[in-house]
Amino acid sequence: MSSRLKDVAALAGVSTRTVSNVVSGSASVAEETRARVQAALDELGYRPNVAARNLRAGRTGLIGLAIPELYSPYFGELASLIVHAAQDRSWTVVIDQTFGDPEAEQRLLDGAGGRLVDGLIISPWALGPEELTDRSRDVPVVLLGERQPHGLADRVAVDNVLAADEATTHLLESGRRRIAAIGPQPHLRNETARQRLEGYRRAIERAGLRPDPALEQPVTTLHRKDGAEAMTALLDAAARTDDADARPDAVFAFTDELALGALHIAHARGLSVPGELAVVGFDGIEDGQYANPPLTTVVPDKRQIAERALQCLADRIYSPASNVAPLDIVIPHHLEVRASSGRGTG
Amino acid sequence: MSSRLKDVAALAGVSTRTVSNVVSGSASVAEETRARVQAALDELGYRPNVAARNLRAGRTGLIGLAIPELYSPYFGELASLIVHAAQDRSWTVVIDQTFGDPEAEQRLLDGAGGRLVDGLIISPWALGPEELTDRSRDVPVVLLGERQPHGLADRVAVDNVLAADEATTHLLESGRRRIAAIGPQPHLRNETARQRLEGYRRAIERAGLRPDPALEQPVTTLHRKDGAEAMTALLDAAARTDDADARPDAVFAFTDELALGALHIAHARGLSVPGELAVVGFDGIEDGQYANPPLTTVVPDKRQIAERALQCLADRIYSPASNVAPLDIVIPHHLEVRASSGRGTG
DNA sequence: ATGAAAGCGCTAACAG
DNA sequence: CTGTTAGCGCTTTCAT
Repeated sequence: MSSRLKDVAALAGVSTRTVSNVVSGSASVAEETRARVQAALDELGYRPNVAARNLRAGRTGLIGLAIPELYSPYFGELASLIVHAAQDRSWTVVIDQTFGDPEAEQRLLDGAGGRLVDGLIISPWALGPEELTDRSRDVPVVLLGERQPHGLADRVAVDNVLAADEATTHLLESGRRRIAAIGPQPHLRNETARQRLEGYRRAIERAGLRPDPALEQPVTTLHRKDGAEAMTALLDAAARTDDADARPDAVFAFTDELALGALHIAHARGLSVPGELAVVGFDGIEDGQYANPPLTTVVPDKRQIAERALQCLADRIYSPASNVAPLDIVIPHHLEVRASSGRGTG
Repeated sequence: MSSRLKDVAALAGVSTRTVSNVVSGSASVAEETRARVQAALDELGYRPNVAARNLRAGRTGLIGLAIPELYSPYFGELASLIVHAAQDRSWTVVIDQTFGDPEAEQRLLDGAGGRLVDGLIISPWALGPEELTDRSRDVPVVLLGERQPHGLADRVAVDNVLAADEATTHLLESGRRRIAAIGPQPHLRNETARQRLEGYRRAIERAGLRPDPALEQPVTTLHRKDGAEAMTALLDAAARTDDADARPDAVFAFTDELALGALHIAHARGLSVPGELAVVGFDGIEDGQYANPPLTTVVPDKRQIAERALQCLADRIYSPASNVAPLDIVIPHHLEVRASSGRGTG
């Protein structure tokens, strides 16, 4: 069946040491010997046993990626970039889906899978800064999006407050006055939604308006369905007030999926976009470009998120006792203006 | 730092054998001893070393999932389901993206990563049946979508010919006569596109019409962009003929992403959907539901694809020398009719 | 019920 | 330049 170093050595009439050298190419081997070993290698179709190597090396060459879900476009794109960037570094990625389960998130942080992985990139969802506790970990961790106040892990994220402010300001500048926010998640400790809400309010206030709680529509999860439900709730509530001006003239959704759900309802209700309702999302997923109308969105540089996160891991893994303070890396973003937020006619 | 079985044994004053028994819970241990060992375990925060276990067991508990790309909705959804179903079986999934590179696909099949994984699920893209050759593999492989004529791997797929026939027939029954097909990939050996084309032609012919090569629009990849380009090409070609009847009145796209790209162009050109153009896709991605108008699509039972693929692997992995002939598992599908293919008015 | 020890396959320190 | 061998941490057979 599968051949070991020993088998190859026997066939080539050398020691395992020599075969190992040929395989790894590290030490020098006499040309004639190398050829003989190589022939044996080929004949037996030798493949090194990864488990044995790992045991020996004390490393597995695996890194973990823990995200809430793989099927949503944002995380799919991000995971794709991380897997790709990891390949460049000869790492293999094992994926864990937490589905926003706080216990699953904590378990991963604590155990990190029993040293299955050399490092862990985790995008917390349910856990907030307070809960991201220590527990004796022995693999490096990079947090995506969430800050860890105890200073135990590097962090990579966009400036959510600023980005949300810019998105909202863009809507204000195009003449919108009743801008709804779809996406607050008061039931979670997660920082991200809170920061985007903060940026939204900041922009409103700077424009001399007063944030209207009735326009802040919470959601349970971040799928299209939640965006659709939130939009429905906003429109229904406005209709009940009997006040023609109660209806929002714009929506800032905290994710593109929410925005696409909202867009869907706007269509269903016969609201013209952007005429009667402008829509802005967040994430820059590919979907948005092909929506009708194409979706204005805040685009984080996802490639850089992947790259920087892996760089952090590499630094920690390869520089063992480095006492470098935890990094807080801010990733650039930009507002991609498309048709969904054109100047209103309503 | 990280403690070993030996450390725990020393602390508890027992042998490693006993600690191992406590950890695994396999053999029986005296209550008093167990408590003492457990205390030591907790105190040291012991985590078993996966590499050592793997080496011992001859298994890694990992399975590989090789797909063209993780960021497209279809593969994202599928990967999500597979990762989830694998967790139920205590397997961890490592993901490989082939990006449709034939060499990458072949390399994975050959080496299967040097026994990194206990099994491999691969969704070939560039390789066709002829190229899916043997090479001494020693891990079980499941092929998604593609048949392997040498009978060396199990296969899980929908009946593409039938499904495409149904989709096309649906369009014919709603009165469409010039039905374009977006998605043939003559440059690839891949079976899937070929089978869908076959089903499309079969339906056209059965309706007493003659397949029109001008309506079969090839694509290089399966992204929205390709769908948009293909739709543009079809409309432009029709416009050049100066024949009002040359324009397609329907499109069967071989994937939902292609369909969404086509939909986008229809909007941009001011074509009403489904009035002047009906659109049907394939894959049942979540996007389609929220498109405007919602997309009619062939929905494969992805959950079952994941489940059956893992079942195949489990059978092969746990029943070593089983000489069961390779399975060819056909997954059910259904046509989900939505607004994009309503009865035409044009 | 528990201890001692072999051995999974590999790498590298030591020896020649 | 190459052979011999210890040992990575774990499970499990053999012995008690």
